[in-house]
Amino acid sequence: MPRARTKAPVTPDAVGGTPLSRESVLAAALALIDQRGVEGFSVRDLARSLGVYPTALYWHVPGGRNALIAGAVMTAVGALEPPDAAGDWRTELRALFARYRRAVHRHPRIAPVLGAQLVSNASLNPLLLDRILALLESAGFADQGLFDAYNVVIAAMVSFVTLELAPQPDDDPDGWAAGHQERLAQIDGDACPTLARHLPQMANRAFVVRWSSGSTHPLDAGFDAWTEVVVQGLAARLPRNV
Amino acid sequence: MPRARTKAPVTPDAVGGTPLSRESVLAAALALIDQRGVEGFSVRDLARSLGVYPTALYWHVPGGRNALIAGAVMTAVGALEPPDAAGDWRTELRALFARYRRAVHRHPRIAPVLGAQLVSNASLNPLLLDRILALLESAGFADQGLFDAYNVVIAAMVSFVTLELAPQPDDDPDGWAAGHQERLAQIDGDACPTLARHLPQMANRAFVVRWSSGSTHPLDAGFDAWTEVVVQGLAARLPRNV
DNA sequence: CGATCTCCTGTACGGTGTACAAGAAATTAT
DNA sequence: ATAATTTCTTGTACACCGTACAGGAGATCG
Repeated sequence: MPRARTKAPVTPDAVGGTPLSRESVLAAALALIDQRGVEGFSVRDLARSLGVYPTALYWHVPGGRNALIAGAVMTAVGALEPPDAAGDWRTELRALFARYRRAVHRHPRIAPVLGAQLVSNASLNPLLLDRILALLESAGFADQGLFDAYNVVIAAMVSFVTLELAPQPDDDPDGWAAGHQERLAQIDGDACPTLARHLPQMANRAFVVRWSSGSTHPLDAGFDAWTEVVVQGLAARLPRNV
Repeated sequence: MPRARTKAPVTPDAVGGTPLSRESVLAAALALIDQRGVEGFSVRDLARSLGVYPTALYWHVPGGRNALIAGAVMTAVGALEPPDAAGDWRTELRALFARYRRAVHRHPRIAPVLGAQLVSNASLNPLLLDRILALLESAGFADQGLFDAYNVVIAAMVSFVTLELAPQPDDDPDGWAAGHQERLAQIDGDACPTLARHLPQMANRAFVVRWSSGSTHPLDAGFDAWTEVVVQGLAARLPRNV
C-alpha cells in the first residue's frame, strides 16, 4: 500500500501531495479529530490519510500522539483575538466569550481536551492573558481582587462551552440517546415533583436532561445567561461600583 | 499467572478475596483510576488487580471500558447531598458547590471525565436536579429565567473544579512543569506589560500560568471568588430583588 | 438426577503507540 | 566534482490494548 517511491525527482513528500511540515501535519490531525473525535483519533489513521508511515510524523511533531492532539487544538484556538483594554470592560468581556465560543464551535470535538486538559494548565496566547488582565485593571480590579477576577474570566470563558459541547458516548450514540430519554421519562414524579413539573420544557434543552450535544443543539440562551451572570457578578465585586 | 482454580469448594471468586460483584468491581476500578488516571486505566490491569480474566468483568459491568469508567465515576460522586429547598438559596448554593468540590477533590483524576464527558449529558442524581430547581424557584426564578439559572448552577458547580483539577501531561509531568515555568519566564515584557508586571504573584496560583494541578495546589481563593460571582450574578437576575 | 442459570476461564483477533535501525535524498563542505 | 553531513522517510518489531466468542465448572432448581 505505501506506494514505492518512483525516483521522486524533486520533493520528498507524500504520495501525491505537498511536502510534510509541522503545519500540514497538525492541520490534517485537526481535520481527523473533527470527524472522528479525540478518542477515535489514531496516529496510524493520520499517517494513512497523509500517505506516509506513522513514524514519519514524529519527525515533524515530536512528542507522539499527545503532542499531535495538543498541536491540533492550538491551531484551532491559538489565534483568538484579545479584548481591547481601552473599551468598556463589560462589552469587551461579552465579546471575548462569544468569540471563544464561536472558535470552539467550529471544532466541537476538541472541547473536551480544551476544558479538561490543555488550557487550564498550558498555553493560551500570552497576549490574550495580558489583555484580559489589562482590561480588568482598567475596570477597577486590583491586588487579590484582580487575580480572582482573572481566574473567574478564564474559567467562565472556557467552561460553559466545554459542558455545552460535551459529547455523548462514542460507541452507540443513538442507542444511548434513546436510553437516556427513557430514563428521563421514568423519573419519579413523587420523589422529584419540581423536576417532573418542568421536565417537558427542559428536555433536551438543559444540562443533564438533554440527549443531544451542543454541537447539534447549541444552548444559545443558556450561554447568554451565563455571560450575563458572570459580568454582573464581577461588577458586584468591584471595589467601588462605577 | 492466572492461578489455576484448586477445586474452590465454596465461592467462585477471585484468587484469595471476596466474590466479584458490580460494586466491588467498580470500587476497584475507582481505586485504579485514582492512582493511574483515566488515560492510564486499563481493563486488563483491573482484571489483574482482581486476580481474574479481563472478560470476567464484562459479566458484572456490561459495556466494557467506558461503562467501567462511568460506573466508577458515579460511585465517587453519586451520593452528593442535595440542597435544602427550604433554606436561604444563597447559602444553600454556596454549600452545594463546596460539597461537590470536596467530593471531586477526593478523587481528583476523575475530574476530566466529569467535566467533559459524563455529567453534562448524563445522570447526576435526579433528586439533586429536583432540589436545585426547587431551590431556585423558591428564590424567585420562574419560566425561562428558571431554566437559565438551572443551567448556570450546573455549569458553575462542575466547571471550576474541572479546570482546577485539570491534569498535566501524563508522560513526563516534571519535565513539562519545568518547561512551562521556563516558557513563562521568557514572556516578552514589552508585548505583555500587564502580564509581566503581575506574573510573579500569579505564578502557579492562577489558571494557565500555573504548572501544578489543583490536586496538589488547590485554588481555594479562586473557588470562593467563583462562587461569590455566580451567586451575586444570579441575584442580579432575579425578577424582583429580594 | 437432569436441566438451567451464574459466573468465570481460556483463546483469538485486529487494532494501537512508538522505539529503533537503516536508507534515500538534499544540502553543504572540501 | 566528490565526500560528508543533515534532513526526512521507510520498514520492522514489540508490547500492549479492548473485546468477541466458545465452552466449562459450580450452584440452584425442577
